[in-house]
Amino acid sequence: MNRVRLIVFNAALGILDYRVPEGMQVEPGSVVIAPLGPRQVLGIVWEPERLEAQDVPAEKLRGLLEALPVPPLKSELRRLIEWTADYYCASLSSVARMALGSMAALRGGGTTTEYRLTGLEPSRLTPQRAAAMDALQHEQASIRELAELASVSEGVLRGMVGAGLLEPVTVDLDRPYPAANPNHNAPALSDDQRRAADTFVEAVNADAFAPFLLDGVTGSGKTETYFEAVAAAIAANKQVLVLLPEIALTENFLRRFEDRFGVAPIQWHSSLKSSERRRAWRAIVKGPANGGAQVVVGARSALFLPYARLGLIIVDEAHEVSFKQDEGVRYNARDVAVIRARFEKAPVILASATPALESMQLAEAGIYRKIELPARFGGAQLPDIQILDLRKDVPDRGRWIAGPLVEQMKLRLERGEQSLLFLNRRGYAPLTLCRNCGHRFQCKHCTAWLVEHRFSRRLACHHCGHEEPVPEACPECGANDCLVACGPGVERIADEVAELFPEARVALVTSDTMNTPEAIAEFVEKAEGKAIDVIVGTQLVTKGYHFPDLTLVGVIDADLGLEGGDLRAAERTYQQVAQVAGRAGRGEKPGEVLIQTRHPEAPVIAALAAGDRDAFYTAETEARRDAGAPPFGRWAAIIVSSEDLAEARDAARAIGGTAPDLPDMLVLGPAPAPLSLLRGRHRFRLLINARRSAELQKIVRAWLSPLQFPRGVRVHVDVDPYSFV
DNA sequence: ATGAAGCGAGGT
DNA sequence: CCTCGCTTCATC
Repeated sequence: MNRVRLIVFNAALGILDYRVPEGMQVEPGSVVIAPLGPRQVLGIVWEPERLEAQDVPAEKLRGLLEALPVPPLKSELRRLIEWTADYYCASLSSVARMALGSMAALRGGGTTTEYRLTGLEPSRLTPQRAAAMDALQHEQASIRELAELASVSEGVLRGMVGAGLLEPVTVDLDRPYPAANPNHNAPALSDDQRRAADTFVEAVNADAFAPFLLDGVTGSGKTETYFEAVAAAIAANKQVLVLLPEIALTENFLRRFEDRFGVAPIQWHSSLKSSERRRAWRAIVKGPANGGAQVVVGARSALFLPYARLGLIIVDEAHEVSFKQDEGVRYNARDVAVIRARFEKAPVILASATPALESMQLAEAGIYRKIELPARFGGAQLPDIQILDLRKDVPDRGRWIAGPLVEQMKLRLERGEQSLLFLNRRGYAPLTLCRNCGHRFQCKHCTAWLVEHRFSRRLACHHCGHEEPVPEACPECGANDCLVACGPGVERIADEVAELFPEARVALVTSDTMNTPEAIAEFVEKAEGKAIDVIVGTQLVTKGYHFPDLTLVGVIDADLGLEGGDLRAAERTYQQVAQVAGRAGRGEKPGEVLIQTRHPEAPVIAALAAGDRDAFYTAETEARRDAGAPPFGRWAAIIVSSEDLAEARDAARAIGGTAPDLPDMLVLGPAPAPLSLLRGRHRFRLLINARRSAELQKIVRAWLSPLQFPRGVRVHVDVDPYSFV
């Protein structure tokens, strides 16, 4: 039979059959190019018995155009793709797409030209040339990168090539990465760490699925511990995937990795340059036994890559909500990582200081093996946590830092120690209005206020990215100088600190100011060198760094997270505050944490104040059980959107009208989504709360598949949603 | 998804 | 009799 079944990369079509032309070799997993109407599409050959397809007679099949020169996707990955599509109600092609890099990566081959110094002495030495000769001693890179390194223009370097000072070198685009050495710099571990590390190493060598929850407070040395498992995998020629929640965090991780293994790991994230992406992908496919990738550090998208031989997965900061993808295929990388480990017959380590309740529950049930790292490595003391009741200690009008916190900050400044103020809100003020007419600045495309950013002097929507300059006059009533900022953002807190302590050196740490690795590195260097007195930041500061002289953490508004109506709001607040509190007193000096709140009696806040983690988990477990929330019940959301309000509403009503009536499932809505307008699309939402016994995905698929919608209507299913907007 | 084909309205 | 804009249709 020369007939094959393909997953074609076209969401609307999905599965099509083709004929394999004479002389072409394909097998399940092969990546091919197929004709589709007048165009060419990418496709992956699949086992025909595993996919439903229309029965097209053999003589009507068109021939495949090309089999691409890459190894076929392994059956372990094919099963993962099927599982993910099935579980998250997504199309196979949209999931399969995540396994492939770029078209360039699939084709491979080719070279580029880099340049290096020849060692010749220049006959004419200009200042620019001298600078370049100096800066580029042992460098070899493209003209553009060398120009960057030497801080000279590309023209200078081209002149040097002409004068024979720089010579071109032909470089293989897919050249291998330098090898990591598992024994490069093995650290001394504490007894607890040693025990945990031995368990992980044993699991790596066992070639069997083994899920672990590595539970240890900030500073307990989780990274050093799982690095031993990484070392074991490298030594055994197996690949390791380390998932990190945000690219902003990788800088610190890369440094620690290089200290331990002598080379940087391979990175995979959305802002890779196309040449880097292509080189990384080809190394991953090749596998360590053939000089390919050993360790890949990446954001969630690294999870679906076609590793040649995956032997260990680590999910660091596994509680982070950013592991949940909220557009396209709405999957949770933390959960899919465990499934991938199961298919690959490999261990997976979920590491966190504040594990998600779902993970805790699985550990309690004995499904995950829990490894605890109790003590703070290096002997630093846990910080003392105090509650600051904002109803009693009311800050002055237009101020947000209460008196006792100001006092403590003053004390740190006198002692030459550092303070950190945490507020998870970017910008200057969350709402701007006109004092004269009351006009509020709202996003044109979303149901959201525009957030003033004084840094860039713009009003920005944090949902769609829309920006406009701050106007001179009110667009509604035309009055001048009438705009008032309502509420605080980090920029405003930084201003307040500058007013309170004019002599203090303040650093503002948000994704707006720390948007390049260089900016982060500069900040870390300054903070470590005591060139900063007060750090003001969003959740970006809650992890990753440790500054020995940081002895005070102030949480500006602990209630912020509790107001959203998100079912995990309490957990998230707990995690964020616990994480930021962990920043205090990591060196020799003990730390102190002040939490500003208007609800000191809320269970989360009380648990934080008491430093009683178990009390929090117990209270939260009961609350979730009562609500039928995960892990005791399941949620799913159906989001209907269209540029046309009536069309979206009608479609949502049609879905609501055919909702199945089942004893173990409750359907709420449709109702306008909290963000009822997002990026110019009107949105309606249905929520499903089901018992664990219900076959949720199967029911939803059977419910939605017979329904037809107008062209402009999009219907998304979000299984196990995190965001309810 | 996305190009091709079909079709009525309006213009030359 | 042609062009424009819109809907419908097929893609293995």
